[in-house]
Amino acid sequence: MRIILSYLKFNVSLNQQNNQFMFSKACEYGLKASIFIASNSYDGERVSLKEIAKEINSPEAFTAKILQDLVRHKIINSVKGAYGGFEIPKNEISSIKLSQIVNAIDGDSIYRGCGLGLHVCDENHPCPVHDQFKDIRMQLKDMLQNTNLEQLALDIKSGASFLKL
Amino acid sequence: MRIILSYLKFNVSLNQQNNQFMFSKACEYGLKASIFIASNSYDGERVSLKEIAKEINSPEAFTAKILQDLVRHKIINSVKGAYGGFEIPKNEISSIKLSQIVNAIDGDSIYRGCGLGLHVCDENHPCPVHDQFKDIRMQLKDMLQNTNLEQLALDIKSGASFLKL
DNA sequence: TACAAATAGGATAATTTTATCCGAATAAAC
DNA sequence: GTTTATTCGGATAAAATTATCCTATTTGTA
Ligand code: FES
Ligand code: FES
Repeated sequence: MRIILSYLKFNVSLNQQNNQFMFSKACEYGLKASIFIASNSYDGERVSLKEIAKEINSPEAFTAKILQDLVRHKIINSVKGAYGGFEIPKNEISSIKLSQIVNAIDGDSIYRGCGLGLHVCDENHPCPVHDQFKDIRMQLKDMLQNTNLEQLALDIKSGASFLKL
Repeated sequence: MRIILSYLKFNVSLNQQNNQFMFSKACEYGLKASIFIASNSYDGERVSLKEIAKEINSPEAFTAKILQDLVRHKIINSVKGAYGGFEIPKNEISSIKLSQIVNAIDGDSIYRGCGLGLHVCDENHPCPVHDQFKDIRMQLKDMLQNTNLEQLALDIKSGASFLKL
């Protein structure tokens, strides 16, 4: 029996396998929600928490927290009460950058943090992978700072990209 | 009093601010430990858990788990008992890539995962940031697959790079 | 053989992230 | 004004990650 059981023990990893690519789940939901809100605000439509959670396939209550966070950071607007919901002023859609959303939810460690977790990333006291990481981090930073919600919202509207599955 | 307290409530974020750049803490420790082991194995020196944890400034018992994981993945060797410790066969140091370590600890989501957490990253069913992420992920992948422990270990030995602080 | 110095590994605790629940506040419609 | 639909926010729970403790096992040395 001991022998049989040992065969079943194939998952020898410490954790159950980091499933996160770059951002926290909260941040992923925040990004997707923002894109969905933008795509609707583009048509002058306000969307409710329920619609958002359904569209981006996220847990409703958790998504609510994240949206509140974005509202507090003045990235999106909320309207309480019947017929309320979330929206982004049409003329602001194209000026909201992904970096603002990431920053609000995950903070700025993605822009400034050391790839190996040293307390600070410093040219004069680099970690072993500093040079290799610097470029990638910079590219990521540029991308986030130069991608705005309008471009992404249009792709969703046209069916060129998707928010779930 | 209400008013004074409200001023103290400056941290309006959901979480206490994601401090992770790319990898889990476990993975960061694993990478740093591997580099340190390599730099010593280069001189034919075996290092103990205690020395490693001290050098990379990590919690000893947790580091032990991670090292066990790397041993099981045959990335490093361990020797039990007095004068035991961890080592990497000299001739293997230059062939061990960062990607092997990351893969053993964090899995392959960093290479294959969708930036917005869609179930799969798929050209035919892309998320809104698919095109933007693809390049960065590829660059990261190339870097991890092309960087070996020897290069990094030598920088540590020469004092050109650092493992803590 | 006994002892000392290590790693291995199971159990458990602490912390953080993710998720849920519920009542309060708000605003539109009737 | 009452009802209804909705966000807000506090409290709490669940799950995952990070961390600690303790015992067993292994191996070199006296
Ligand atoms: S010091 Fe580690 S990335 Fe710069
Ligand atoms: S589908 Fe999201 S990165 Fe490819």
